[in-house]
Amino acid sequence: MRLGNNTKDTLSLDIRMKPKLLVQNTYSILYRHFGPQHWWPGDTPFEITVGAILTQNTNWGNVEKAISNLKRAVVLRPRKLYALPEKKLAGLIRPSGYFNIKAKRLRAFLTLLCNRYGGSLKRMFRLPLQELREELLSINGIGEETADSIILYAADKPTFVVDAYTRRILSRHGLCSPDAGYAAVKDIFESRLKPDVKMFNEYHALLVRLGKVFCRPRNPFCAECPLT
DNA sequence: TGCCAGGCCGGGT
DNA sequence: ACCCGGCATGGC
Repeated sequence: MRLGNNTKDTLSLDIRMKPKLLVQNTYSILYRHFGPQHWWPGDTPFEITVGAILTQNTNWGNVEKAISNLKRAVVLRPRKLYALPEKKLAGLIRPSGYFNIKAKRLRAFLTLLCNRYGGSLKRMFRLPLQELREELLSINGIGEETADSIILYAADKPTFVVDAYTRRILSRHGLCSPDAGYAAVKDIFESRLKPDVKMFNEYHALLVRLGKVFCRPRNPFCAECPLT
């Protein structure tokens, strides 16, 4: 399959290729090309969860600075973080951008975690996948991608994470319509792959890696892309 | 220099 | 049910 040399996201899907094979081939192509990505960058489930909220529409490098601040202040634990006044918290996570709204979002999450699960992620993650997802989505500031990131990378449960890169890559390669919603794109993967935490982990990380190198918004066509 | 980064929410049509 | 503005820092 080739990516056309145009600036639109309107490419014809080769109907001779079965979608199941496309999704699975894409994974092996990316894995062969880039190798394992070792995601999520973060030492503990709690650090991963905090990172998932802080990285919303934000460069990961900035998130690292914010997390580094939290570590230096020795507050990267549920009760300690919850004990921080919102203004203090906002100051520490300043480098991650949107620090005021993210401080609120972190506190919204911590409020639920501490009040309903005694500040124990382990307890919260005992919920079955779908219930955990609903629980996370009920928190103001946690949307579908953040919820799925927490479920996959912190709770180690098999949900597929869809992000801007995933959409852009699939759309440009004619695997989904440009205006496909989150659930539709998620389903493209989940309906064709056996649920597997390790593989879902690697697949999403590989799509992000591919996106950073070959699928920027302003560079719609790149002959070096391993998928073309 | 401007553009972009691993979104999400709330208010207005 | 969509559409859009707001939120903000730091790196290239």
